[in-house]
Amino acid sequence: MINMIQNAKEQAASLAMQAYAAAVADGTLPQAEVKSAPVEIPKDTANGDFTTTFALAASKALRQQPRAIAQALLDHMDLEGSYFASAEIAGPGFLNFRLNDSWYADVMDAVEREGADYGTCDVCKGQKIMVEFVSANPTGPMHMGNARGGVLGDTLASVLTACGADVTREFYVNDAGHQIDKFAHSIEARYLQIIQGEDAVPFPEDGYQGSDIRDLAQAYYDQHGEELLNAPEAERQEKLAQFGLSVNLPKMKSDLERYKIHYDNWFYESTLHESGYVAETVELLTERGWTYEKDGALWLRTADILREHFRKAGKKEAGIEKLDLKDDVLRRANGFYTYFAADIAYHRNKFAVRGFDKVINIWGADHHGHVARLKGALDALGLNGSERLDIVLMQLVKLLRDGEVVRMSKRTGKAISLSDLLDEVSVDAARWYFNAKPDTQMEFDLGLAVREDSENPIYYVEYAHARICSLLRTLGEEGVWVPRAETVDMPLLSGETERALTKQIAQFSEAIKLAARDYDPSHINRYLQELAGCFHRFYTACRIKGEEPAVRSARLKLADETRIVLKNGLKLIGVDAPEKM
RNA sequence: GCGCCGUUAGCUCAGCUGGAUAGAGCGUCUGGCUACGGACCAGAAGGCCGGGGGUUCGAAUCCCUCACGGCGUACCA
Repeated sequence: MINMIQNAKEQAASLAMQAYAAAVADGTLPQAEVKSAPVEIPKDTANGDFTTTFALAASKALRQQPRAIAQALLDHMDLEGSYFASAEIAGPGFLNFRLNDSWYADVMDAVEREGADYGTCDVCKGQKIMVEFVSANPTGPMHMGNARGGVLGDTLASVLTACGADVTREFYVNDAGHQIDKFAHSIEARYLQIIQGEDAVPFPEDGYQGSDIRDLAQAYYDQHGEELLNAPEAERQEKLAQFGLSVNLPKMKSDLERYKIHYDNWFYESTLHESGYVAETVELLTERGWTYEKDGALWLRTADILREHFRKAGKKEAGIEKLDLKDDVLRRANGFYTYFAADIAYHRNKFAVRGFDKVINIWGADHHGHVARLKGALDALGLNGSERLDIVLMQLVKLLRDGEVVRMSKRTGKAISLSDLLDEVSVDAARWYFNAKPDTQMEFDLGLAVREDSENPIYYVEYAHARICSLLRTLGEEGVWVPRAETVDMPLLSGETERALTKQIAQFSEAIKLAARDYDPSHINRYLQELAGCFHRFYTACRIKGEEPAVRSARLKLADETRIVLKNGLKLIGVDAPEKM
């Protein structure tokens, strides 16, 4: 929970504000509306460890030159007892602060005290959040989009947990509706073809062509023979579909477990239909006046809902007209509910029944047309979907091998599935690579991911961890152990690389918060790469073994704390922290 | 047509919601251990931040517009 970056920023801001108040008191600066002093970390440490742009930002309100304001602040500032050794004016009017040893000592203390919990915070404390991700169609194998979504959802859930949220990971199983019928018809055709011959039974035009469907039919035939040949069509299809799901779902679970993804809950769409919850939800929309009947179907007035939404958001009327908004069918003329109706019911369940404060869905970008409609429908139900439902759209993955686009698996001749991927690259490499910013189209190079050299950033990070573990082993054999933080003499760690490393260690919590704020867990990858870089530079510049005891202890402590943070960070993204490589 | 996402170094990408000379990694070139793991480190070259306008002390970042790429616009899911 200790965040030394935040502590220093708050202190710098408060020093600046106090100095401003003092300058106003003695008439050096005029009184004006100044809410707070913005504090940033300069890119170049030559400009200090922290800086405030107070003078630049307040220049207009105070009607004075930024540098003059900065000078007045400096004249009225007392650094005694603070984390800062010095403050100075630079550039157009920045006020730059430099940290002293007490801050570095407090960082070291925080890591020691918090250990495996170091980096966590409570910005999401008290929030009950669901992350729903992958939710792949159970009619076939999972694909590359699922591979990316799996990592994003799982890591985002970890990140939110680290921010104090009560997080549930959920997989929505689409075991009802049209695609299940298609699934049933497809297996049925293959099953009958086994018995009656390929030519005797036509395969449905829109059926699933994959060999996995043939395998399912064959497996059923092997176990149960021809028993369904003369069964009523409906019963035959029902049994074959259930059989298919009973094979596919455990396979999905085991593939995901292999990928180090574990769900708290698997939610079946069929339960929403069976319990009448879909019908009830549609009825509720009707009661609220959001539906009408046309051509035998029941429609949701999506266009009106969204028009209202955009008006509230301040969009211009002409702009709304151009959107060409359309209504959606909830119940078809044949009496069946659409996927959309079930989805509304499902999300109503998340909020109204299970009481989540926030729901995050990870979706492929090809579903983006669905986002506004679903949120709008929840708004129409009075559930405030606009604000409580967040949808992370991830762009699609282009698979490469050594720079060449690959579409098919060499082994199966089919689109490469998640399990094909994991046969080819390590789980850690896949997790590392797919943990990328969701909204950019990404390229995943199979050749690169398996290379064990410097082109592969995962090794850079893991190597840092292994190096430290090796160091601890070597020194342990000599009877040298990691000291307590309070015994470390901080001035011994005042070299450039030691301080850079300590500052990077202090940044961990900030990286987690950014990842949570942006719904972009790739902040953790970049953080770890930078941390590993800081460590490698420190390690090259500073010897540990063989140095005099006080120096050796201080440096060993710093190395060990780096190890802890690397381990915590890698755990967050589901990658191993190896002790040897 | 309309809408969503994107465009930053040769390649893959950052850029902390407007700050100082736009940064990493890889690739290229040049250097560095008789010592704790050289899967490392140091240095160099490489950029009208897609184009053009605007907002202000200050723009890769915010607004408008155009171009290019991806995706969507179902009584599919």
